[in-house]
Amino acid sequence: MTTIKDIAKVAGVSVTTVSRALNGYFDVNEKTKQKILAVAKELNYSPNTLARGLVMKKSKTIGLLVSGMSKENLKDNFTFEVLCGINEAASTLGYDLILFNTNTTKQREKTYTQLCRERRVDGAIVQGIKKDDPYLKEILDSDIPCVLIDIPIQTDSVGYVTTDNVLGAKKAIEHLIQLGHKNIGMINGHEGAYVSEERLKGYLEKLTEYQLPVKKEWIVDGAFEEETSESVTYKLLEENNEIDALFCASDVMALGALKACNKLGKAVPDDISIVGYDNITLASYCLPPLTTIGQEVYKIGSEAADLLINMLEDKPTDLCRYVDTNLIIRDSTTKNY
Amino acid sequence: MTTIKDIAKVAGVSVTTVSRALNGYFDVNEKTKQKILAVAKELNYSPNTLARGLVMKKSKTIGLLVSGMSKENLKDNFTFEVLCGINEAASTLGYDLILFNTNTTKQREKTYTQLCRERRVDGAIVQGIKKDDPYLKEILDSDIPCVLIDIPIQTDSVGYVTTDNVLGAKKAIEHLIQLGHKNIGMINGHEGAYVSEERLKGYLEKLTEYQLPVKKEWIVDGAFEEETSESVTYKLLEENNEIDALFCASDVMALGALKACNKLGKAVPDDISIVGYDNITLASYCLPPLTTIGQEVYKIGSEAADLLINMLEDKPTDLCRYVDTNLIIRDSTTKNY
DNA sequence: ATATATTTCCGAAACGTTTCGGATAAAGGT
DNA sequence: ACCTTTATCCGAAACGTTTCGGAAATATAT
Repeated sequence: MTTIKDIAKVAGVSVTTVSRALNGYFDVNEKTKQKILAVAKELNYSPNTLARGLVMKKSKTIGLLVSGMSKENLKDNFTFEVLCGINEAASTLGYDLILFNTNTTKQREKTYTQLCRERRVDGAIVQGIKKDDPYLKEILDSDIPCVLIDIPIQTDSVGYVTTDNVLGAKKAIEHLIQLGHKNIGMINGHEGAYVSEERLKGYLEKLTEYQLPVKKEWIVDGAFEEETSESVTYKLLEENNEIDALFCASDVMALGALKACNKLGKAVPDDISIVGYDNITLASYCLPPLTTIGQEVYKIGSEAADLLINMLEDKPTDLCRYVDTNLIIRDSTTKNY
Repeated sequence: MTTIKDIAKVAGVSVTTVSRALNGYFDVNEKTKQKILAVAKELNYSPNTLARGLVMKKSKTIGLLVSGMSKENLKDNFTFEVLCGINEAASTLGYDLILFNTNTTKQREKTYTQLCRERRVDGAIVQGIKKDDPYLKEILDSDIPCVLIDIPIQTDSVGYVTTDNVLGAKKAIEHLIQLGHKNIGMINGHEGAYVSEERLKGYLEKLTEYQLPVKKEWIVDGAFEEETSESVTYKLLEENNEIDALFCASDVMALGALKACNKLGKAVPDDISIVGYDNITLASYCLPPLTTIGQEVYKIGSEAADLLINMLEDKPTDLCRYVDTNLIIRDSTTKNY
């Protein structure tokens, strides 16, 4: 493995000069610079980022803390799509990604700060953790630059990127109301998720705006899981036959709701309209195709990386960013007279 | 940031002793060891892996070269599932993952060896590259330990994990033949993929075994894309009306084939049976649900990580591993009399 | 000619570890 | 009493960079 010293020896200069030449400083003569570059190429030199990181105290590396990488989360590719977005932005900006795992017990032995400091990452992007995750407190307490995904909390060193979930939910409900629905139930995720909190808020505000009935028993949690959603929906509709539309906080749960409707002999959308959230791939393939709120998930990822890197490089930037949502109308909703 | 020196000072010993205590050597007295551990904890010490990597010439890091992380590949979660498997195995074995990107032009400026050497990764796992990718040659030429996914090539320093694609294809064709199909066409992927080569081989061998017609014009490439598959299938079936079953080298392409059949007014499975490959999530949701060949994708990933780490730690292991496939019968295939 | 500025280079320290080779002291053997 | 082993510790070098402060050589101004 050739080093900067080898180059210095061959080129007949000092390591200082080699370093400065390679890094484009201007206090090295053009001719010697060319010579050094040539030698470096000839010796097939690659810089050692470990050594560099050691002295510069920067690693040009971003730590990724993702909790949705277990077998269970494979159905929706939200996690993956965010990852792709991060990856794309980070790599264009010259940063590498290092993947921390948060679900195996093995890794949980280490604290967030340990994870980051051991690898000397410059900053971190955190996705998929719940409100009560101990990591979250640590993130907010530490001064490691960090971007949260879908958790709208901000400190001096942590920002976030998310969508306007209140607005997204409102779009869904507005759509249902325009179709003439009046008795709208909601299948929410779980208490640990900020997005659940906000989508519920949008749901409530929009109903109130139109002075439609708001009933506590029409709102149930489906844990963001298809099976759970199916069973709670079954119970919900059995006990509240007057419900004519359902707003689900995720498409995966909407799929469960769909199954429940089938079992109950309720036709979607003729007997009951359903709108989901996320616009997962499945949404356009299931039967009927789901009306849903789409998010630019890839962009969430790339914005997160961009935001973090701006923070790292002290470029002025707002510490929070929002990406758009849009209503996608398919066949699971229809007019109700 | 507290270092080993700080600990040494506070504990009143040398850095050598601290290092050896922290790493569990036996030439340090139990009492001083406890003391050092206590001080380390109190000072909230985290080891600097950069420094360690520099002197040990090992980073406990695995490089990940993945090509399926662009916007286009989101439909099938094969890539992601492999990633999850790798992540799980690697993290239990104490390795971190660093993500290299191979599709942005930015990263393509660097060669495979540069990528690996700069970050001083101990080894690499490579996924989704084509037979003619220049990286592949480099991987085989270099002596960096590497595991290829779905590319059955082996050298002193590179192994692979894959499924028996010949066998998988045979299972599919056997199923169709047992159902009474005789005129079986194939929608393959593209020439750049080993899996295509092998699935074709399985298809041909099985047909030959039963002395069924093998026609070159019944075999077309769908580029592993839904749209391409739809158009080639359309053309194929229009020109060869006698075809009564289709073997698709991926579920995504099977979905395309499904659409083509719809447009042609051919009912699946009554007019024509279709079997896919991969068992993607969509396969069980589309209409009709797809009969397909399932792979334990998660396991492909975890085996890859396990294999690589065995190689890195000089544990004896076969350089190639196979994971199982199984036929999953759903509603896109039926008897043909 | 001298004084000053500019260009081009370099020595050495620093980053935080690990590890080789040996030192010291205590324990054991004869 | 002396020699040998064992347990415990440490100094210093090494890993491959970057960078501070300054030196030498050359150009420019007076």
